[in-house]
Amino acid sequence: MPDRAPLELERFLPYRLSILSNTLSQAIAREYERRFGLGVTEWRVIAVLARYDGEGLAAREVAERTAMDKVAVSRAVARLAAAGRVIRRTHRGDRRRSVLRLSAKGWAIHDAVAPRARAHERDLLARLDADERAWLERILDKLAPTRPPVKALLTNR
Amino acid sequence: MPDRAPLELERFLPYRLSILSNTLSQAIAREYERRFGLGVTEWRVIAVLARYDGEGLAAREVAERTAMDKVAVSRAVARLAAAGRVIRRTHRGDRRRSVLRLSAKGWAIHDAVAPRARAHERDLLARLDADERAWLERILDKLAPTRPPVKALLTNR
DNA sequence: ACGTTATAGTTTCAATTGAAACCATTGGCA
DNA sequence: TGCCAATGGTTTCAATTGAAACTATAACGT
Repeated sequence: MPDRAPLELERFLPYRLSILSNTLSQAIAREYERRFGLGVTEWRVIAVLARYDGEGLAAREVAERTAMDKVAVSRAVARLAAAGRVIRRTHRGDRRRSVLRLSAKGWAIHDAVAPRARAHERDLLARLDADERAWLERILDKLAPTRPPVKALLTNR
Repeated sequence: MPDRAPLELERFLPYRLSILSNTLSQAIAREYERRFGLGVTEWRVIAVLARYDGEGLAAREVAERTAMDKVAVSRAVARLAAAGRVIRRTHRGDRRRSVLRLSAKGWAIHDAVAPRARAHERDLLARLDADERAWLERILDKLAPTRPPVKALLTNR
């Protein structure tokens, strides 16, 4: 006997999350898209480079921290480098690796975009009360465990 | 003074949701992708057609209920129709509109996929306790309000 | 009834993306 | 030392997607 109980898409968790997620991402993306011609992937690269500045990350590490694959990272970095937003050097000691850093331009973009992104997040969370925020945090941790925030940064440079 | 407090991507809500959402969607999608050569968009179309069967939906209505744009719907429907999975007629009284219905083949796919989708959802929710599930429900309602489930279905056919 | 505007859906063309192949370099090990 | 496998990253080619233009039909206002 076939399962004809129809799937109610709008109550289906993965679907709802997908809608929510796209809505949010797009809302923020539109801003930096328009102002800086920056795609989501590029913004993510900038964000992690800003976060781990000083070290100079390899593309592979950027990939890990952004949940993008290496091809996407390669392309994003290429665009960013072409625009003078990141500086790409070669790792000495391992000439396969790149060493990526934000340029002043890159930092400027970060400094302009980061607060807006945070503001968006704030606005979103403002729709929840304190309890709800706490539970959301907890639930997300269970559903999408955050990977440990990087160990051996010391081995790079 | 620039906002150099780095944006911690992995704690950033929109980012986390995006990761979570992609992980989930992909996990389910891989199954019907492999077994039926079905993309997410096509599956969504099938799901809403199944849900509102009997009425025969117009493409525009499918679009509304799947959060896809009309181009995406058009393409998904084209593929589905070509594969004999949906039947596309013309609305009498308004010959611009299409009237879409699942064929037997389409139903077969729905009946095979729907339970697996639900199982995935169950597995996911099983990682939460009852409290957490209730809060999640509530939080999602606040963040991504479900649109009212269709009024004037009577005007179609 | 007639012209204008709006709606439903499709098509086209360019940009984006994904998968696989590819190049360069390094690490392991016989 | 000299291979061979593994790693970091880029490129290529096809498939997917998005934006805008397009076709057909219907609705509206005069």
